[in-house]
Amino acid sequence: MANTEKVALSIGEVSARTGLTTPTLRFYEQEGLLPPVRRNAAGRRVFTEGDVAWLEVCAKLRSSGMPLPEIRRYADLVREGAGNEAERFEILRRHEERVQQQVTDLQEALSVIHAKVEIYARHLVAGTADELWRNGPECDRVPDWSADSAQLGEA
Amino acid sequence: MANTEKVALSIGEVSARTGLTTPTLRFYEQEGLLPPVRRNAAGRRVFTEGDVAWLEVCAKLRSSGMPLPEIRRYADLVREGAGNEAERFEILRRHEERVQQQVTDLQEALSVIHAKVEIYARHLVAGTADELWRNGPECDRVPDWSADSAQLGEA
DNA sequence: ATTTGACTTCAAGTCGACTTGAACTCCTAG
DNA sequence: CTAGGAGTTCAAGTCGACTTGAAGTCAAAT
Repeated sequence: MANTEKVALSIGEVSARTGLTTPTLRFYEQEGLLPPVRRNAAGRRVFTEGDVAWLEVCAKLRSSGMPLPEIRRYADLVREGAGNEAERFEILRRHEERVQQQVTDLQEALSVIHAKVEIYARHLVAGTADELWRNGPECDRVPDWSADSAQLGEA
Repeated sequence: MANTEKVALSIGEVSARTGLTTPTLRFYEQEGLLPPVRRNAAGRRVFTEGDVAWLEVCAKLRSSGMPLPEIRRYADLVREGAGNEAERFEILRRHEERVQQQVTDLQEALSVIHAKVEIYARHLVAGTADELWRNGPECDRVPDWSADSAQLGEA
């Protein structure tokens, strides 16, 4: 109803606004993330503000790792209209959980990495004359085998 | 020197302990993340505790998205020994930054997703009789074209 | 003595999400 | 009137990181 739906956008403009490339936009349409997009007389795609808004949602879902088939399913449900909210909720909730887990895992990795960064940073300001550094940081040594002759039980 | 380096582990045991599959372990060796692993008389790989520790570092770097070539470079530097700490630092610091950015992005996506989850949750407890729900959540509507005839400037 | 299970190598296949290429159509500007 | 730029389709290619398959070796258990 609002004038906003009357604004006609070319694929290039949508690309500029969403950050998705034009091939990606066509690909998303083909994959059913978007319903078949309107065409003008010349057969070119005509997008609306509503499309852009929806594409931004899709982009967020994708960038947080939701697989295309799952986004397609969600899009289908939304398009179907009222009555399937439980499944939509389920999809989003599951994804939220996964992303939360992902954040947690990354933060754990981050703390390991940060610890190493700190160690190197301290070493570098201390300079090469650092006495506690003879063989590099305790934390981090690619094993090499010069002084080891253990065998695996000959099995 | 410690006894810990004398413990001999089979590829299966290392797999169990690191969570990396045996093909992945061979692949990592081949890719130079690990120096060529010792073999016993039968030609089988013999890993040490030190290998496991290093593999755990690699696994953290990988799971946080560091590409194999970069991990290989880092491994090479560590193996090379003292004198290249500045580059090691650089690699880790850059990666830390990327991961930090990734976390930030995920958290932003998370807030969008969580908002939607909340909307659906509220709708579902309110039940179908919800009056403000005629056409689904404002936030989230796959545009369909039934009532729109805007054209792209015939270009 | 043979079967089992864990290991070996090497090559080839898989996966998802795009990206790229080739060939074509339009419209506008010079 | 032709050159450019943006669009179109369809098919094929790319990427990284593994995974899988085929074929073989070896040592212990039945």
